[in-house]
Amino acid sequence: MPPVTTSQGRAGTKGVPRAHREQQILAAATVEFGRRGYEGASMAAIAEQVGVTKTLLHQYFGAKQDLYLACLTPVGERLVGALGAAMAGSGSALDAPLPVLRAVFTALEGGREAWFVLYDTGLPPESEAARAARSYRAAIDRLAASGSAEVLRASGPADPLDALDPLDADALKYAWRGLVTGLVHWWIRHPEQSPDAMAQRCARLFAAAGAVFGR
Amino acid sequence: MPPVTTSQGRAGTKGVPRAHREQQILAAATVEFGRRGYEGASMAAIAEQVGVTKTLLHQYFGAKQDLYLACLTPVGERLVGALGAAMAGSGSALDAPLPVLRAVFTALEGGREAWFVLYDTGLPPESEAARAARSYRAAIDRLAASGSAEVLRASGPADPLDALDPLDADALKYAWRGLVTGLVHWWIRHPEQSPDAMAQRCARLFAAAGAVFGR
DNA sequence: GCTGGAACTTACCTAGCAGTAAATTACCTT
DNA sequence: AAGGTAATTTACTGCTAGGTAAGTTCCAGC
Repeated sequence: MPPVTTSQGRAGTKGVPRAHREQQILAAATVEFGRRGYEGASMAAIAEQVGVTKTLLHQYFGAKQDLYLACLTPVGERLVGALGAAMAGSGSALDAPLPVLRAVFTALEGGREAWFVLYDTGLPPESEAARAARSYRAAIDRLAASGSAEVLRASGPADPLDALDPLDADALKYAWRGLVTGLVHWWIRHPEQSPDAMAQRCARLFAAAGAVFGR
Repeated sequence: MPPVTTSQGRAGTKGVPRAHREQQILAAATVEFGRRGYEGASMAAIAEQVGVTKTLLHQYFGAKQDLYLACLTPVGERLVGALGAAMAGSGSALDAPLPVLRAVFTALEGGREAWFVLYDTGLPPESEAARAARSYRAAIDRLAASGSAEVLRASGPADPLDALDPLDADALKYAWRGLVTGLVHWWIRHPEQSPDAMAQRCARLFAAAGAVFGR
């Protein structure tokens, strides 16, 4: 009987069908890219994680940039879809923050590091991967921008003589994105936390923040 | 009269004293390391920015890690000092957030990318630079942890039957750090904004956040 | 039992980058 | 003028990591 685990160094097939192998590679690559960034990640390290040679990655996905793009696309699609739905489902932007966070956590479950794949800045700016990442980020940013603007308008100056600084909404967008990034960071270091537990935790934190800032 | 700007390719001195050149190099390196991360930054690129050869960087600072450490140290010292003072100057942690942000902005003015030098994760973990970065981050984390805990305790559950989740404070720490990082990101893209303007902007944003979450 | 294709590796090439030794230029001092 | 020293480059080495060509093993179907 041939061993299920084929001997290591040998050249032939290991009986893993291509589609399955590709999924393994994508999972490992997403983790590695998310942790070390595009430049810091190495093809050989990803391959070793899967138990395979880097040549196979190239044969299945092409160049490093192409592999990155293959990691990026599913997260981008999932996140854009989930965030759009979360925003649409919230009547006012004032109620959006928590549903948005819940959407992020559920979309990211099963590949949390993917968040950093989407927001990595280390790619060659002219690559297809960089263009795709920019595109996804832009889509998310449009949602965040409208939400930020609405929040500032609604909770804006009691005295209408104080005009809104138009840059405030943009800055709020960045602050919010940073906040989410920080929470995802924490979440990665606590793998046992479910998306739901995270959402509840965020609700508690926001309540505390409201008590502090709303005085 | 010898030309002030010495011809490019020539080998001899250009009349720039070492101390001054070192400052130029540190400034350029901080920007490059902050933008591209440790792995993404290249000695040659930094040198070119200064108008000098990479050999000179090695002669003045040693290896790449040493140059990184030389960039890291001043920011680390400044930030730890400024944040400690800001926390000590605030009576309660509930009043600390804005003074802390102001301290960050003023400490970072003149080298905003340095924030990302401190929080870059791409260094070889056993290097002296990584150890120093961890140490500075730990010092800042201790301040942030005590502040986070105090905030949650003060604004905590009205019903004392609901015990505080001890992980909440840790998560809040990460969220706060991410928020600051996001604001620094925005600040870098708006170089004309003074630290003071940033602090005022943050005050407005926090007020809006309080109005949203404090309902 | 042979053949074809799918899965996988070995061996190699190449570019870019960290790092170094030695030479070169300019200035200052005596 | 001569010599020393500070500032700087040229030219090199070695390694690592992306990428490729060609080969090897295994299985399925005739």
